[in-house]
Amino acid sequence: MADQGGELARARFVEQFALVLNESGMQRMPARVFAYVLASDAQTHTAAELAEGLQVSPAAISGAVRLLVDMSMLVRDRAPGDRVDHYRIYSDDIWMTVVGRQESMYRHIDTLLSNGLRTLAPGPGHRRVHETREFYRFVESQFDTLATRWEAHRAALRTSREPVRSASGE
Amino acid sequence: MADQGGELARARFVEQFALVLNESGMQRMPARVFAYVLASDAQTHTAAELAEGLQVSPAAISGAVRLLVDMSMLVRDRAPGDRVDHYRIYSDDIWMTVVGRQESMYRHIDTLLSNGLRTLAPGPGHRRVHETREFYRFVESQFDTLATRWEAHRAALRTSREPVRSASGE
DNA sequence: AAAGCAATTCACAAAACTGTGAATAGTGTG
DNA sequence: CACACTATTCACAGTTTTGTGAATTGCTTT
Repeated sequence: MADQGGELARARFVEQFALVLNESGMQRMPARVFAYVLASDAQTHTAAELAEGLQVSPAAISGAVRLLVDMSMLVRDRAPGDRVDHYRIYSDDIWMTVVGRQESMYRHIDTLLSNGLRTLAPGPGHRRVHETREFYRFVESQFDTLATRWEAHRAALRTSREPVRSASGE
Repeated sequence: MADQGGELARARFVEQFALVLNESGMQRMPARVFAYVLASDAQTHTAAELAEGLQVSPAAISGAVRLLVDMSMLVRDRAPGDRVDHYRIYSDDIWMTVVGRQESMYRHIDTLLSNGLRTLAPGPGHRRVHETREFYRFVESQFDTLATRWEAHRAALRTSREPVRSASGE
């Protein structure tokens, strides 16, 4: 039972990283699917491949990919004349996409806190919630900065890491 | 019985915000307890008060506060000659404390990704995981900046807010 | 040292979550 | 137009989580 190319190690890594994502609020199965797609060498995966690779039923994949597509982490596409869907990482810079996604969540939290503040009588509690809102707003305001700096950082990494690449399709 | 001073509204807010914290990875009961302490006017709370306020058993409070104390979000203290523990928000700048807490998590993720990279054969998967690690590292490196800026922002808010209302009571 | 409380622990029941298998719907092909 | 095959939905079962009630522990006071 030779582990050709360390696929076993890869599987282990996928589970570990999925756990991290899980603890950050992502549901278990979507986390596993995403980690799998991220760490795999293939550029696209069919549902059947994912089910096989993760040893779960197609039903589980169906739900997971729907969520991931909804949250813009994966894209589903199907070449004309093909019968199966293919999934791949949504963006070349997926993590920035993820950060971008947080914004709607922050908006939600902001309104929740704002509504709370309106109903809370003045006092220490009100003061703490107010400061909480300020903090969330501040963090959100830093996302732009983060994006800019990451872009630069990333570009720097790319040029220093590179020149291994030929012309045609990736 | 009238809802004196909107305590009902406060309770509702507590539940909503607890849900937010919950979705960010905090367990349900600790999230409720923390939200309650945050939004309450009292500076300290006994376990009995928390149990009463949240309508749960003392046993549930015991577990929740232990976790919150462990994660440095609440402090437990007991005045000499007092028989009960009193809990209060750990820091005046609690959210920065929370951010600080993330660092150990990031260290863990970093080693996990690094170990993964060592076992992964070169290829697209390796490349993506590598970039993932770079991203996590980058975000972590931004925490310092965040802390500094927040400090300034907060100070500014304080001074601009202070002269508005100063007197007693309200 | 015994009583009185608060805090904690533990076994257990209720509730929530997760993934499966089977049925259903949808789509392209011969 | 019917077939072949993929994707999705749904009821259900296994598992995990969560909070309770009943002890148990530990401290303080008398």
